[in-house]
Amino acid sequence: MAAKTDDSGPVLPAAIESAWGLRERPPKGPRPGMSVPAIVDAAVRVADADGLAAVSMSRVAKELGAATMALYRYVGSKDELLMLMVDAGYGPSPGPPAPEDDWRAGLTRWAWAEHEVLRQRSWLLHVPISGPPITPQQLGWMDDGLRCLDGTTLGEGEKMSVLLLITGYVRNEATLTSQIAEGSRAAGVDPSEMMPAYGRLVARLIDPARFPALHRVLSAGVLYQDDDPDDEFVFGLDRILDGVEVLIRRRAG
Amino acid sequence: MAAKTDDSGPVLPAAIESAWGLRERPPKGPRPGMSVPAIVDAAVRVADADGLAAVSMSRVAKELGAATMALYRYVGSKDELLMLMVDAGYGPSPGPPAPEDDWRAGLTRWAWAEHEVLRQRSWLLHVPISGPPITPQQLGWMDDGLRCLDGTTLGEGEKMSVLLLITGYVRNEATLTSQIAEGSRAAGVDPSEMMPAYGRLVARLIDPARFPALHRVLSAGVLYQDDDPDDEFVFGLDRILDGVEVLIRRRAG
DNA sequence: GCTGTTATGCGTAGACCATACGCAGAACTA
DNA sequence: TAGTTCTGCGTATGGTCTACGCATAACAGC
Repeated sequence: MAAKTDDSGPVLPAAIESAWGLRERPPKGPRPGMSVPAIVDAAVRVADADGLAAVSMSRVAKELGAATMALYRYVGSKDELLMLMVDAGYGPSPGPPAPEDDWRAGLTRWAWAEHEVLRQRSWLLHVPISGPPITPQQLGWMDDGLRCLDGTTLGEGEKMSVLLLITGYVRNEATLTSQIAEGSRAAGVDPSEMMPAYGRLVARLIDPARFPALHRVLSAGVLYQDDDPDDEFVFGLDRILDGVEVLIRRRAG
Repeated sequence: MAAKTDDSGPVLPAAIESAWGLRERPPKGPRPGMSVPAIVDAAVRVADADGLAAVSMSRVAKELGAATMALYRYVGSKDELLMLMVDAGYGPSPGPPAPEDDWRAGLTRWAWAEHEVLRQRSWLLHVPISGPPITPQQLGWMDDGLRCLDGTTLGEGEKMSVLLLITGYVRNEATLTSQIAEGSRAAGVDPSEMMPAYGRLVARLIDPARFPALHRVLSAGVLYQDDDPDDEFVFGLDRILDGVEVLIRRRAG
């Protein structure tokens, strides 16, 4: 029992309170001309159109026809806005697993759902996330993912670890894919030519004696072909789920 | 046969050339007062001491007793400097696997080596990586990792995919760990109190009916305990390696 | 209806940031 | 010695976030 750890706990950042709808409007003063959701929507619109780098306070304000500093009445800082953007950008969670899905089908569907979101909004990957998820939609995703593992023999801690493993994988894969896409756009190269060009570059730089295994990979033509990114995604996901399956079987006895 | 695709290929960014030691000094003009390695070292020193956010061109220049704009004679942009910082920050690769190590022991050692680097230089995780690895040390790490899979039945493409899977996992795990550490430092909370505080916060926010699986995890006390991050790391790594093992066995017949 | 309180919108300004450009001078070649 | 070329770097531009403070709008209580 600590001295003053009231049930209300430490003060929440304003952004979290408004994300959960815990902010009641004070009865006095002029009526607000904007709202947090409107600001977040505008910011998401900017990010969708021109990328995360285009999201500045002044740009978002311009989008709303407001002055830059007016935004700071609604969000405490740009970081708070980014956090709310992530929440909105992910959108609603994909929902609980279908009854006919076993854990593996459920998690596969869940992973694909996140994959799809990140493919369409690759700016989500550029937001410097600053802590564990705390916003409503993010926790909704988490809950839906955990439910996929409900029927298994895993402990609660293990379920959480498995979910972390999978969402980490999805994010990582999406990051690599979007980097190739962005890199090709920046270099003005056709996306399908990006990996082959990378392979040729590496081949030109490395000394086969110093990088034997890498040289072998290059000789096999691995980097030259422009393989379907979805195949790569499926490969890694299947490896991870195989590993989870080993654990589940072991726990089951 | 494309028209003008000379073997020299497209022009390399200056930073890549200097990273590979391909830049010969022109015979004329004053002798340079600095060098690319000296600049990169200074930048790494700043990042080690005060984090990546403290790395500005003027700060690095101050560290060297030079003027800000002098740096631009050596690196083409800040992004180039960041790329060289990553290369230097990772340091030399851990070396090829020991002869007595099988693929699993080798990859485990390799993953721990990267884990250790990222633990000590968490700013590496904050550098917005803008493409596949192309610098010498990074390719060295890649080569050493690939060598661990030399004796296996996997195809060259599969080896690369497995390595990507593992390095992605290590980076992701390190990101989560360092976020907790940075978050606790920012909030002025003891790091060991961070996860419990997070658990209490989530418990306060969620409605058990809307987040049943999450509620169950919380009830089990999963988030309240401050478990050893290394245990979490080992758990995920073992799942992935189990999955890889399934594939290797299947390929072996 | 009047008055006091309080919240809002937002203008100004400060402290940073990366970097384009151009000039003075150093170090080499011929 | 003259010419060339490269270095160091001062200046300036245009961008960023945000602290601060003022005028004003809207309500509560009398």
